[in-house]
Amino acid sequence: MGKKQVRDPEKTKARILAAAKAEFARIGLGGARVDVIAARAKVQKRMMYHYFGNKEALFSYVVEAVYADFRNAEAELKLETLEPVEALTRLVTFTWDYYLANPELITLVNSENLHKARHIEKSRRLAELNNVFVSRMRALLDRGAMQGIFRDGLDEVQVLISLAGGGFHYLTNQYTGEIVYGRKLMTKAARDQRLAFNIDTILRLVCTTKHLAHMEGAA
Amino acid sequence: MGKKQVRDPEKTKARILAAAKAEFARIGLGGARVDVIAARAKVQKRMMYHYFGNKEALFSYVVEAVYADFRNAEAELKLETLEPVEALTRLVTFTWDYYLANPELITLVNSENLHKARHIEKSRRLAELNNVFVSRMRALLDRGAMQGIFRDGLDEVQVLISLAGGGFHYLTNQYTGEIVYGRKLMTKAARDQRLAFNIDTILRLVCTTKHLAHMEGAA
DNA sequence: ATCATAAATAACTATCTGGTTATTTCAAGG
DNA sequence: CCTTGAAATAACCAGATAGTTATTTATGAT
Repeated sequence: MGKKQVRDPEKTKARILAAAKAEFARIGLGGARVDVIAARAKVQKRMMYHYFGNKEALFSYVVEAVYADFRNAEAELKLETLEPVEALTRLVTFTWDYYLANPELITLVNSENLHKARHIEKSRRLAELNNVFVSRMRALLDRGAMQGIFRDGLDEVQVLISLAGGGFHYLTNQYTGEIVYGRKLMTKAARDQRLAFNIDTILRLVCTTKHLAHMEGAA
Repeated sequence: MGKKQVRDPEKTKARILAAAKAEFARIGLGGARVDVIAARAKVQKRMMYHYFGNKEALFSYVVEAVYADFRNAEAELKLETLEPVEALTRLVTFTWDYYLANPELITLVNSENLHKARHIEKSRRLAELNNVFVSRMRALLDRGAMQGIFRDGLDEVQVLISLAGGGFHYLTNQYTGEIVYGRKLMTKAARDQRLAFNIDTILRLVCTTKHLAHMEGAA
């Protein structure tokens, strides 16, 4: 009376990964249970060990995949084709929208940091993706500076951290944030307001005062 | 041959709390083990149940205490007595230094957010501390605006989130950050650089362009 | 001194948990 | 067909884990 055994290794692996991503994101590496992941994937627990080795290796796989997806999506933006201010606005907006659409990214990255990034530290694939990503921001800042729109001497890493942080921090701390600030933070209005604020913050940060005054005059 | 039993309930409670704070911060609520906390506190596990009830209640207690300590330290700053720009600089610096000196605050807040803040949501004590804290920023922004130094219409909550996030995000994501950005983030030089950048970011955010130009001219 | 009470200790348990062993079933190539 | 290796299933296990029960001991008030 049992279900007929149908073999589909790709689908089985994908189901395990999807379930693992959801569970690890929901409750962290330490809180997640292998049995729950297997049940959620509707797969025998043994298959997880068959395909991924153990719980931590599965976690590594999930984190790397989620991270790589993020950087790959970002690379599609083609910021080189836009004017500097427009490109930066677009990147802040993309980053924010991506976090909203992929909340697992945030809790998984947090979990990985709690574990001192030991699951991704050896990944060649991520090293390459990240290198490209930092270089793109360097190029964008140089281009803006050349046009006299952006300030000289900006550190691309600092800008990237602040750009990500403006969205990331708001979302990761949304629950304590609602208590601390006594305000709903995830309504449509609140989300839109935060994005606008983040864009404004980053532009004020990178643009020359001269260009800022010019933009204010035009508005 | 056993140690003579000496009674000191306050010290016992304090030892349990210190051990719990360290363990919960190190590995999260889900990853922490009651046995490890007891061993670390050099206390019978039974005493934890005696004084705190259960693991989650202990976690609640730890999070609330850590949070309250932070807000109380902040309240000592007496920002009202400083000029607006100086007050803001001081707050950014204080926040950064506090995070550096109390790294458990960061991982505990992250853990609490993973659990949707359910351990602190009913705390009257925190509600009051936070209310005061938000009001103080409102007053500071108003004072700066009155003097024509700060922009009008700034949302104090957005400013506070960005102010905290500039430091918090950098530190919480330091491990993945070092991989992503291919750079050491926690050397003395890197930490100083980040603080300076955060101060600059916040001032550019809140000051009028006129005042910014004036500051640049003076520098 | 002694008594009541809270503090501390020690040993225990039911359940959970990551991982394994043993076995069966499918499906593709010869 | 039929062989063979991978895919899937099922049952199991040793150690871990949160929480308890039962008992002893120090201390402060009487």
